[in-house]
Amino acid sequence: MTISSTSFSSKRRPRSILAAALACFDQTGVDETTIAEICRKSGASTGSIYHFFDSKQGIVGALLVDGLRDNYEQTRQRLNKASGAQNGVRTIVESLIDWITRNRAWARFIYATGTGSLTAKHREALRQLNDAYFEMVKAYFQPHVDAGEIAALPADCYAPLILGPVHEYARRWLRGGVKTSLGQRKNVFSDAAWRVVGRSQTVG
Amino acid sequence: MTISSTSFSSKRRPRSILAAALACFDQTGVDETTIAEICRKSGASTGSIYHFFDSKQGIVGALLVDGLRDNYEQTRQRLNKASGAQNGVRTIVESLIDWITRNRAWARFIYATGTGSLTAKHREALRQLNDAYFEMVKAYFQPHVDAGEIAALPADCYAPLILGPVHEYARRWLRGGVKTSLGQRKNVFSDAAWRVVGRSQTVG
DNA sequence: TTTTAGTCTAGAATATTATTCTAGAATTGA
DNA sequence: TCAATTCTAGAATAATATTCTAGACTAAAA
Repeated sequence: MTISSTSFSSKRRPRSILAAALACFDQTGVDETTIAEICRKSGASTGSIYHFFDSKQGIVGALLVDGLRDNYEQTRQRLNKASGAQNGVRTIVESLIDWITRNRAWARFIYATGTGSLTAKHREALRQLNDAYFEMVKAYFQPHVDAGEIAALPADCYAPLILGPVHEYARRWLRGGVKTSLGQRKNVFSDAAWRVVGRSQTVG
Repeated sequence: MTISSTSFSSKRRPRSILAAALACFDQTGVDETTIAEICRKSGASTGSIYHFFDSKQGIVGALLVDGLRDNYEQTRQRLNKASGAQNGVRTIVESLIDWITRNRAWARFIYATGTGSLTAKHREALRQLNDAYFEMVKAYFQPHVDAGEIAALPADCYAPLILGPVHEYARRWLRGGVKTSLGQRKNVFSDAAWRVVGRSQTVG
C-alpha cells in the first residue's frame, strides 16, 4: 500500500520477526504475546508474518529449532578441534554452558517452551537435530570407550549423564532461582561429567 | 436446569475436571485442547470449570503443582525411612524414577508444559515446593557432608547433579525417543549419582 | 420444617485474538 | 520490458477463552 521500507535482501524480514517475537516471548510469555504485538515490535504486517511463518506456533518452532541448531553447531566446531577423552567430555559441557551464557533470553525461551504443541514439521526437525547431536557424540567417544578410557554405558545414557546436570542448573539460574551464574559452575559440572563417564587410566 | 447428576461430595467435580483435562492435554496438547473439550470429557459445564479454576492456565497450573507435590511427597516419605549417605542418594533417584514410571501421562505433561505462562499464584506455589524439596535434601545430607561421606559441593548443585540425568532421560523416554524404559535404567542413574556426590570412606 | 447464605451449575452472550483473504507492490529472471 | 513470483498490507473472519445472569443445590440456623 504505502511505500515499503526499502530494498530488503529477502531474509531480513523473517529475521526481524523472529527477533521481535523472541523479545516479546521472553518479556511476557508466549501465550500472552499477540501477533499484533509482534507486528508492532518488528514493523512487519500480519500478512508478512503469516507469509513466512504459517502460524504463531510456527514462529515458536522456528525459534526452537534455530536455537538448538546454533547451539549444536557450536559444539560440533569445538569438538572438531578437541582431542582426548577427558577433553571431549569437558568440551561438550563447556560448550553448552557458553552457549547458554551468551544467549540467555534464547535459552530461557527454549527451556520455558513446551514441545507439546509443535507442528509435525518442527517436531521432525527437532528429532533430526537430536539424532545428529547424538551421533556426533557417539562418533567422538567410541574409540575412547573401546580403549577403556570412557565407561561402557548404554549409549542412550551418555548425553543425559553428561549434560543433564547443566540443563537442570541452567533452568533454575535462568529463572532467577539461584544467584551463582552457570558460568561460574563450569568446573563443578565438567568435573562431575568426567567423574561419571571417565575412567582415567593410571600410567604404567 | 436439568436434574443435576447426584449428590457430589464437593471435591469430585474439580478432580474430574483435572483428570479430563490431563487426558486431553496428554492426547492432543494443551493449546489444542478447548474448554469445550474438557466440558465434554468431564461432564462439567463451562460455568463449573471457571468456578473452580479461574482460567485454562489455572487448570494447567493446578496439574503442575499437584504433580510436583505428589512426587515430592513420595520422596519425602521414602527418605524418612532411609538412612546412610549412599542409601539416601539412591532413594532420591529411585523415588523419582518410580513416580515417573507410575504417572507417565502426568510426567509427560509436566515435562512438556512450559512454566512460562503460569499465574503468579502457581509460580509462587512452585517456588515454594522447590525450596521445600531443596531443604529436605539438604537436611538429610548435611551430616554426611560433615562426615566426609558426601562431597562438599555448592549446595545449589546437589539436586541438578543427582537428578539432572534422570530428568533428561525421562524426557526422551516419555516422548518415545528411546526404547529402554526409565525403570530399567535405575541402576545406571543411581550408580552415576553416587559416583558424582559420594566419597565412600575406606574402612580403617 | 422452613429459611437463608453460600456454593455450585448451566449455557448463552461477549470479547479477544489467531488466522484467512483480497488486492496490490516489489523483485526476480528471461 | 515483461511475466512470474514473492512479499506486504490491513480489513474481514472464525475460533474459542472468558464473562455473565439466572437459577439449583447444600448445609446450617432458627
